[in-house]
Amino acid sequence: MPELPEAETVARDLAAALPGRRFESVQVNRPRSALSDPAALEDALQGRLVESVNRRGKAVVFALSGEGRLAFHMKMSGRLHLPEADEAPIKHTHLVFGFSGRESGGVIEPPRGLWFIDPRTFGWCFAGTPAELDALTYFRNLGADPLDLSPAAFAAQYANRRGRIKALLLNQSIIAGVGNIYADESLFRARIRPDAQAQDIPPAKLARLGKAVREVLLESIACCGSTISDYRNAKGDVGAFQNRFAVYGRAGRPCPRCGKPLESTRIAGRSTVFCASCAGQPEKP
DNA sequence: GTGGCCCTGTGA
DNA sequence: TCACAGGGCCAC
Repeated sequence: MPELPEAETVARDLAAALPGRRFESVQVNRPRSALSDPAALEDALQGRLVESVNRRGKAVVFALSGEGRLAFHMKMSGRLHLPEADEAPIKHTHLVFGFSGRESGGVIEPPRGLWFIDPRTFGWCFAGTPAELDALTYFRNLGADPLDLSPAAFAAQYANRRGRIKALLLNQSIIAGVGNIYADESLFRARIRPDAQAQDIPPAKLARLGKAVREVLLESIACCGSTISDYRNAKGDVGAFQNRFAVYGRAGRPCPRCGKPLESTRIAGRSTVFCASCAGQPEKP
């Protein structure tokens, strides 16, 4: 489900609700949703204070007192949900965390829970030290954050690389956070065919792509992400950026720029929608 | 680099 | 019944 904007939205929700609270309990309904076994998970969390919650790539990472880390990857259908006190159970809730109350602005807030919900079960949770976290395959291979890169620095990451530009955008070891939706939307804005070979794209055009990626991600964050079906923020609300899609999920419908029908193809195993007319032909046929 | 594969749910 | 879905890993 989430790409960078959705993970960022959830991390911000959690960062408003959880710092200053202590872990009190962990209930593991589906052991395979955690990379560590239940006892180790509880050991790594018990009594620790939540210091901050941030995003790394598409993952949500908690910093805990005593140099602890807790990380989640939602993959296709995962959710992190802050339930109301009397909220009815939600199907596919694999992990249930309990946090202490906290004092905030002179007010005592009651304890809160956090649910990890994941119908397709591809997502994961991990607790451990910073070094153990960085050693995970996902974090070990994580590239730069696109929001931190200037268009020129972005272009430098892709210049002279072999392969189709969309497949490279999806490669998290180059730039971390762009997925199938935002790859297509960014390429459309930059007027680049998703099947163009990266090495054939002039630096100025790659820089335009860097600018487009940044704009699309920031606009989506401002909309609290995109909801196709599963995605919700931590409070359970849908995002709004799906209403602004120019190409994703719109194959065969008119291009919002030129009116010609949008085409679809498959790249890196993912459905890909683009406007052949606006993007022009590949730099080299 | 590309293609299965890990799963459940949904819609054609 | 089948194809497909915001991802990423590992074997060809």
